[in-house]
Amino acid sequence: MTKISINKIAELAGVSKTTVSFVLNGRGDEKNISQKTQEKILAVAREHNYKANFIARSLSLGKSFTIGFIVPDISNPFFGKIAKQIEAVAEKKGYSVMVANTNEDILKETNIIESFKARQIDGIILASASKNYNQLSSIIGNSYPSVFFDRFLPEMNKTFIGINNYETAQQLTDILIQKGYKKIALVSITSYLPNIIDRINGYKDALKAAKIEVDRDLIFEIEPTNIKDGIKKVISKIIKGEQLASSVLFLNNVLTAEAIWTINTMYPEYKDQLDFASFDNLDLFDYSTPRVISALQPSEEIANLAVNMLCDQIDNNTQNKGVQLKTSIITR
Amino acid sequence: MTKISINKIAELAGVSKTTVSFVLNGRGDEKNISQKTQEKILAVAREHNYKANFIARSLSLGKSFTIGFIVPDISNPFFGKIAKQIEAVAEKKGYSVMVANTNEDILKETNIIESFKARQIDGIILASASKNYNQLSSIIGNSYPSVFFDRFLPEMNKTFIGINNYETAQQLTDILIQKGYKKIALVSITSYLPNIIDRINGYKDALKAAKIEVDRDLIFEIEPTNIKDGIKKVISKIIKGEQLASSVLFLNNVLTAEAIWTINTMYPEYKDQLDFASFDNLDLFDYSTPRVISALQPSEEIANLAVNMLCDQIDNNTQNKGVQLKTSIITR
DNA sequence: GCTTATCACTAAACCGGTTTATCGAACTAA
DNA sequence: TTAGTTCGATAAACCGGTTTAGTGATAAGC
Repeated sequence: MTKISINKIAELAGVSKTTVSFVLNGRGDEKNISQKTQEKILAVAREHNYKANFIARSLSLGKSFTIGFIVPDISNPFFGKIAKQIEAVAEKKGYSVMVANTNEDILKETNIIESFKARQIDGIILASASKNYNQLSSIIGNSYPSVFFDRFLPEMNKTFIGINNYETAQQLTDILIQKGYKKIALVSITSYLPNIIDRINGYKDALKAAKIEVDRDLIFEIEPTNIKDGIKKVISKIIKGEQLASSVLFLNNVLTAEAIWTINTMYPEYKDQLDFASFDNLDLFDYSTPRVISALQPSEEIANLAVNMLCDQIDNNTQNKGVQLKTSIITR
Repeated sequence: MTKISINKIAELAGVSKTTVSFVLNGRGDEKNISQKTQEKILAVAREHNYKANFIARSLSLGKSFTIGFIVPDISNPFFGKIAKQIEAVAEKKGYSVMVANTNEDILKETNIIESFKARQIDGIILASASKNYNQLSSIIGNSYPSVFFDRFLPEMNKTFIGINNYETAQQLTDILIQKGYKKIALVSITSYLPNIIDRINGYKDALKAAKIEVDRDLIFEIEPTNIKDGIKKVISKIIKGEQLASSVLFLNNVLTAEAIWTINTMYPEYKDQLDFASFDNLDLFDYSTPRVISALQPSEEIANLAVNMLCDQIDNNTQNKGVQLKTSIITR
């Protein structure tokens, strides 16, 4: 029952391991190995159900055929859908996918990246929790293939797949304005990241364009590490405030889901007085009250691009710069 | 910028690679390496930011410190939550997690398992799409560490983590009966798997216990590979049938979600006339109409157990048999 | 004074592949 | 006949770690 190696196959077929390696890698003809020998080797390999040891192959080739997928939370369907498609595309290219969750913890993210590099993982696709590119860059290094998505860092000169944050925020805000709302709150995670800033600017500019004054008291920022409590406070402020903001724009789906839950369990009487808009879609938005207008990110496209761009870097050292995809607004 | 290896460190520190290996693995004292030499090696390693090549280590040790997680669909939150927790527990034990989706395709599952074995992945945790244990067993083999969950196969003598299917089905059915329903439909995926059969039996026995005749026309089976169309047909039958079944028990969350969607988009007029019960919880059940009574599986516990039992097998060759966890019913 | 331990360290084999350089034999061309 | 090719195959180095068996020097035991 002991594992069968290329040496054993060579021995059993009465040839050298070099020959076996050539034949099993389909380079038999190219390397002028006779048909008879090739058949012999293939027969022996089949008979013993030989499967090459990928680890040994990786060590020799200096390539692990593995890509890392690092996200704050794989159980968030937004990341789950991307993970699924990434795995599908990667598999077609002969890659496997290693996943890890950062839980928005920068230290954990750092450890994961170092662990992935030590494991000789060929490249990573990540939605980083980091706020500081220099710090992150010192860990990733200049030559390690990496594709960023969802979160963009200032001064980052890495491949990035993003969405039209500014326009989407504008559109979502516009729709709320069209519905007649004058008091539109904004709930964001605390962040100095460009994509969040863009979203905030889109919101502000949409208000300005409609001659609605931007009210600083209606803009809320929540710590990403304690969203539950943050949302509770914000919702209570919005509801109990002197002037109820009866519509709210949330900058990601976690915030929105938590807000819906809070409203339904703590303030059900306000359920029908509110209208929500949100970045990222969730299935539950189809049924929840308050109903949500959401901006769906093209997760399949993100995944396809991410894998292709990463493989480009791995294979050709090509640095593909940024791509900006479009969201689609789902009104309900 | 060329990668730094143990040989380089040895050279730079003026010692042999053996000594370096001992020291960097914390076995310096045990191996009687002088403090001076140890410090020297550590200093050099630190200076060059040396990180051991995990691939080489794996080859040498015959262990990859990687576990495989194979599920039908990682974007299903049920699996997503388990994936998240598995990664968290595995990471603490020094393991990384490779994920793959089968899309309920047995052939794909077979390929994944073989690929994972070739990659020397130390063991797998899987919700198998297979219906035939002999077939699956011939691929996994007798000695490859593996933990099954969610799906159980007849005659399987592998470690399995399941739930109390029979009792849960009984409880869900009972609740519907208590609500006054006499016509309770059952929607299942086609399957001869014990866990599905147990659920069906639980349903039947609950009906019998309440002196309600089991109506074969109210039991529907849907192909797992084409759930969308299947659900459409079933819902139309349930609604248009001579005798409307105004409550339905679904045997997993995919079926339920699809049914809710179908009702809401195609037959919204029936929304309030129906009551659903479902295995597996989903966030959207909190808000959807028809409202759903659901049986939540303890995903963290499943994940914890799965990793621990798998590591048991990897480390000690221990075959832990089956475990049956309890669901918690969420009424709404 | 001789044997035996202990100390500090290392040479070399091994894990299982890939790849380069080379080799003898047969065949071809001049 | 001789030199050059082609054919079929291989020895050996290499990837970067771990581990076994052993080495020389010094200290301890009797």
